[in-house]
Amino acid sequence: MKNSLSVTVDIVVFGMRDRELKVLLIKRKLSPFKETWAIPGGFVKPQESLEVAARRELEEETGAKGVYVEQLYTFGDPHRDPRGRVITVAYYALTQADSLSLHAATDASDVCWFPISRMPNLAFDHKKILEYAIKRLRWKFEYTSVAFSLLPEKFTLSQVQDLYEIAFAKQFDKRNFRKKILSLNILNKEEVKTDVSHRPPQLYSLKKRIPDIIEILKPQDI
Amino acid sequence: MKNSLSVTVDIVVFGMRDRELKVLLIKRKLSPFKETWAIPGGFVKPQESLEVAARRELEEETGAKGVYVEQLYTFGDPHRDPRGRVITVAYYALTQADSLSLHAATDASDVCWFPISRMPNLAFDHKKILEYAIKRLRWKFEYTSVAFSLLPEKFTLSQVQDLYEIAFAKQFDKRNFRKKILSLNILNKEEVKTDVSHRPPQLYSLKKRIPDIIEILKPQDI
DNA sequence: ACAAAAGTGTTGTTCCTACACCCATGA
DNA sequence: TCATGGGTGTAGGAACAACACTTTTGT
Repeated sequence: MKNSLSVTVDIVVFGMRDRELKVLLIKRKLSPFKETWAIPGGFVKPQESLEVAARRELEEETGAKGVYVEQLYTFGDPHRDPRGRVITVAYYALTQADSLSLHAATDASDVCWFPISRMPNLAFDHKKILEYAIKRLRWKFEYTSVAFSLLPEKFTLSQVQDLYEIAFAKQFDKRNFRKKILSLNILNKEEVKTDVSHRPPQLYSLKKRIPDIIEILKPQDI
Repeated sequence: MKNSLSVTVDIVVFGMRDRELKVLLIKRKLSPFKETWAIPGGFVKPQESLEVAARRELEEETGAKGVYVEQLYTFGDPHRDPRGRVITVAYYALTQADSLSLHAATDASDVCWFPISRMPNLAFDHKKILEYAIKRLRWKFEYTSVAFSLLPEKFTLSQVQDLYEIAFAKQFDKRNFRKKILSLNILNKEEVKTDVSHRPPQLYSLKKRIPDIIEILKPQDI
C-alpha cells in the first residue's frame, strides 16, 4: 500500500470584473515554477475531504466562504509535476469578484485577477486545467443556473444578459433573452432599484430550489 | 511531501445484454469486503497515467481494448476505505458486452454482469459511484453520441431505439425517433442486412468525426 | 431637454408531437 | 399465408428568431 504518490487540489476561481470574465492566479513563491503564475492549490491534508481542501485553498486567497464549488477533473499524468508523481484534483469556483479581498497566502508572492482572454504563461499543466475549466463553465452556463453565482444576491435582467454575452463573447437579442429567462420561472421579483440616472430597473433574485438542468440557451446560440 | 495517501482507479463497465443495461462487478477475493461484489479497480502504478490504469483494470477482467472510457469523478472522503486514506478516481467504460469474455482477475473470485435495476450490496462507497455513473451515462446519452459505443460497428435504427428505451426506461415514438436520429446527420448508410425472417433492415455505422454535443433527446423526453 | 438604460409584442419560421398502416422476408 | 420486425408522412401546436420604439429617471 505504501507508495510515493501525492495528491493536490487546484481551484480555478472565476469572477466577473470590468465586463470581463476573470480567473484568479497566484504568483508562486517556491520552486518549482518559482515566480510563475499558477492556479491556487495545495496538498490535501490527511483527514480532509477533497472539496474541503479546495474550499480551504480558496478561502486562503480570497476569504470567500459558501460560494459555488464544483469538482472539474483529475489530472494524473506521471510527468505533470517535476517533483515526482503528483495527482491533482481540479475544482472550479464561481465568486462575486467585487466582494472579495485578495490576500497572497503563504505560498504566493502575489494574487491577481486575469481576464481569460489574456493569460500569462502558467506553471505545470495549468493551461490545460484552465482550458478545461472554461469549457465546463460554458457548458454549465448553457444548461444550468450556476451563472447566477457570479452575480450579487439581487440583480437586473440586464446584468444577467451582460454576463451571458461576456461568457459566450456573443450578443443576444434583448427581448428574446428576457422572455427566455423569465419563462424559466427561476427568478423571484424583488424591489425596484432606485438612485439610477435612468429608468429604474426591476431587481430579481434566484429561487432557492431549481432543477439541475434547465437549458438556458440553445446549442446554436453558442 | 511524504504522506500515506493511496490512489486507486475504479471503472464502471457498462454493457447491454438481454434488453437490459448491465454493469460488470467482481466478487472480491481479499479483505476488506472479502466476498462482496464491487466495481473493478485497483491501485495506480507509479509510472502509469490514470486512464491507462483504468484501461488496464478493464482489460484484466474483460480483455476489452480500445473501448470508450471516460473519467467520471474522484471520490476522496477520508473514511471511504477502512484501510486508510484511499482516494479513487472513477471511470466508466461502454462495451459491446456480447463480444467480451470475462475472466476473474487475480483479486477477484468471480466476475458477472448485473442489471442496473437489480444490484447486490456493494463494497466501499461503490453504490454512490455507480449511481453517479448511471446519472452521467444518461446525460451523455442525451447530449452526445456515446451511446453508439454500446452497439456493434453496424447496427439498425431499431437497435438504437431499443438502446435508448432501455437506458431511459421509456418508450419513444418510432417515426419521430428515426427522423430525429437521421436528421442529426451522424450516421453512414451501410448495406442491408440479409438472413432475417422479416423485412431486411438498413444497417448504419457512426460517422468518424462528430461534434461533442449534439442533443439527441430533449430534456422533457426523460 | 437630453442622456442612459429599462422595458415591451407581433409575426413568420422551425421544430416537436401525435398518430396507423404497408412492406419484405423466412418459415 | 402468416409471423416478424422494418419502414414511412402529415397536420396541429409550441418554441424560437427577427425586429424598433417608448418609458423613467437624474442631471
